Amino acid sequence: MRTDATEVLDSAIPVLAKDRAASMQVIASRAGISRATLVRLFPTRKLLVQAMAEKILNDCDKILARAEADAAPMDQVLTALVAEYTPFAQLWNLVYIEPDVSGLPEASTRAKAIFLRTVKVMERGQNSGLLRNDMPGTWLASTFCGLAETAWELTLEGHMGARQGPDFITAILLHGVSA
Amino acid sequence: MRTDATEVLDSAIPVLAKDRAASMQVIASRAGISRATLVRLFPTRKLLVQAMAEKILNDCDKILARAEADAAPMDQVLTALVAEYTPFAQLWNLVYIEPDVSGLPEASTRAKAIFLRTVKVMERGQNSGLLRNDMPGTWLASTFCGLAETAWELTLEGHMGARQGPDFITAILLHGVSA
DNA sequence: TGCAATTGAAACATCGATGTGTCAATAGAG
DNA sequence: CTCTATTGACACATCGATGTTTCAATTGCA
Repeated sequence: MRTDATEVLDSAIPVLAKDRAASMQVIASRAGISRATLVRLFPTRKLLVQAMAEKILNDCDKILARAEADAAPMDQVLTALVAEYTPFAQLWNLVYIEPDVSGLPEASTRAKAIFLRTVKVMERGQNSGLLRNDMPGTWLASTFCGLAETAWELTLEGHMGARQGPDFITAILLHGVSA
Repeated sequence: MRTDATEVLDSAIPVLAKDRAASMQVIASRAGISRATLVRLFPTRKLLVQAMAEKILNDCDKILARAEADAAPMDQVLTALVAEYTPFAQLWNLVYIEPDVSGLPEASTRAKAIFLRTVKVMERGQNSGLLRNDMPGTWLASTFCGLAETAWELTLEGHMGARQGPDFITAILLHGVSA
């Protein structure tokens, strides 16, 4: 039963996102393996965290590239972006918090670039008349990322089904909580 | 120059909210005092964190009590609640993350109670017809708390003036990012 | 100025997490 | 079935953070 590094990584992401101080022991237990095996896969805690960051950054890159290339009307672009929001929620919960990541010039730079590209998408929405123009794109992008985090936490806590996340985000993002 | 514990607490909150693993050394430096002095004020790291939690919980208690007693129309109640959002943002950034807090039965219970009371306020808004009724109050309350966090982070990063936070939250909360 | 209180600096022991290594048990391919 | 590779359990040294103590320097009041 050879241990799959990718599976370990996937199970480690929510653990570390929730508690950045989680020990290798805890991470290993959640993954259902021993600390020794975990250390064999990722000899250093820093390597583990960096592998997580790289996976998440790659996911976000792909999703953003798709949104940027999408020539459809902005409301459809936004809906598609929201539908794959999960990596964004994990990105900011992990990359932004973890010194082993934000200390890495490469990861830090990529994270900033991803945020700036998200801002660009929002500004495209502003120019197309879909999104409000009375606040900077930065705020709108942060709102999107924040809502992604909120949906993710609601899902983790069991208040929300995994399938409901995207619709929740779209509804609140576009129309707020008003009746 | 006798050190003021309250000032130390105030400067420690953003530090610990951003990085729960921040050492006593770092916290002391940010407060402009030595580790020895910090330890004299808060003999244990746990005591420091608990003092922070208690301060924030007290702030939230007061604000919620005001909102609950307020007989004004719901839109005014909500605006008043949002105007004092900062403690809420700090609450979830700290209490939710920090084991020394969530491990404390008292703090954990109080945090849950505060969230439930926030849900109640949102449900009052739903019953009054101000807020949408197609999703549970839990989601609306989480949205509010999440937006508070977003505004707080935008402020910390310098993207938003401190005075703009409440208006931003109200605008997005009620109407979303649509034009 | 002189005294009491407070602070900062340093040394020290302790504790938990980490990284390294070893070895027996076991899964899986041949 | 046999052999090889992988895993889990354990022991060990190391490192950083913590909490404690001591002492000199500095502050602020009498």
